[in-house]
Amino acid sequence: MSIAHHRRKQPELVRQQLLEVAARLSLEQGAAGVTLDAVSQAAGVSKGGLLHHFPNKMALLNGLFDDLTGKLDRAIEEEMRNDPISHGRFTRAYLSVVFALEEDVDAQGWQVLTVALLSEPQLRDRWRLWVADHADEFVGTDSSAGCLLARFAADGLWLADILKSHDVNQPTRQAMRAQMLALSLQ
Amino acid sequence: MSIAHHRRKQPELVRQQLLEVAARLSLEQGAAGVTLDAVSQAAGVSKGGLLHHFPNKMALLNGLFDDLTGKLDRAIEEEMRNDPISHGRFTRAYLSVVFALEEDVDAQGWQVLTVALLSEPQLRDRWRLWVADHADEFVGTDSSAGCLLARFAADGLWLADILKSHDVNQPTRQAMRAQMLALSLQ
DNA sequence: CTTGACAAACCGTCCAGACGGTATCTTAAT
DNA sequence: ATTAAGATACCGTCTGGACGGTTTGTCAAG
Repeated sequence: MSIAHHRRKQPELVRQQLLEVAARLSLEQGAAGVTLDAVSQAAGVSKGGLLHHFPNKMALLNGLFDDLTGKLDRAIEEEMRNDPISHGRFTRAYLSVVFALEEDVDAQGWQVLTVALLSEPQLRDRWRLWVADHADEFVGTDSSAGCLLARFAADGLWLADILKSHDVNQPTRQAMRAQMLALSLQ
Repeated sequence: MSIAHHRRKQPELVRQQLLEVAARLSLEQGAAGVTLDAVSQAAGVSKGGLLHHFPNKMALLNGLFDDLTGKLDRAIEEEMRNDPISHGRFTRAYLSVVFALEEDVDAQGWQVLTVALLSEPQLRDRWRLWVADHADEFVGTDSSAGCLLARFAADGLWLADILKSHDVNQPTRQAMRAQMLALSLQ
């Protein structure tokens, strides 16, 4: 007899909501804040409802991972399509995506993923697989020291954004970006 | 009337032991493995004893954080003493320490622990403070885009080592290090 | 009327921390 | 040099709550 029982059923929307809330919670309260109770309640769903969509907690985290890497892949692919130079193409796309994350409000999910990656061993493995797959795919064009360095710098910047540890002003940020671009070409 | 009651008191040693054990546990079992029960038991101390030294769990984690940043500060200071060039001196010391971490097998636990700590929001704030303090201290010499970029790249490399996501061979690693050094000078 | 999409109550486990006690150490007056 | 009087350093037990997960029930759509 509850409200939820009477509202129109929209499982896909609820699923998305759950993922979104899980991401937000882990950002605000750390990985420990992602409990089944908290996520379900914040998403306006019962715990049983959550467990209907994700049979256990790991499935929820995996869902988050899939969601986010999917978006990442699509964004990178999109960027690569507009790059005429083959050497370092993947690296430049990676850079673009990372820099775009700063402005994107949706980027909070990404930050969360990273933190979750660091703490959850299973997701660490999945991330390793993701990196290995892409390294293999672009071994001919993006495995120079310069490309690697550029991507590492992007990761560092990303980390700094997550931790809000550095306060980089815009001109400096653009200067760094130019340098990273140059690195991707050598 | 237990044996432990009769053994010689050595508070400082017990404190160190607790920190050491907490670090080891987080390495072996992840952040979730650091429970008061586990730490106290592995350190041969009762839970009450642990809570005498650290009044709550956060205090224990803070103790770990202090321990680690203390070591980090000393290592950086040491490196800076041997660098005659003022511009980018802090950055180069930072690079040296990060690269040293990778080669030092003992320090591996250090990395995982750091990650565990960073997943805790409160400690994230403390880390931010640490970074801000050092940025302030070396604002004259280490705030160029090149220095920042070099440090970000070091962070990225460090992250990759933790996640074991990239498999970088030694020549490439050295090539990157040389580039990062050059960045610290511009 | 079957099945998918939830709700709600409940269970076993684990964990942080409180609590009351005991043994050792320190200090300072004798 | 003793020793009484705290202060400090622990010990061992208990509890309340949180958390992951299960089970059972309910509604609604096809």
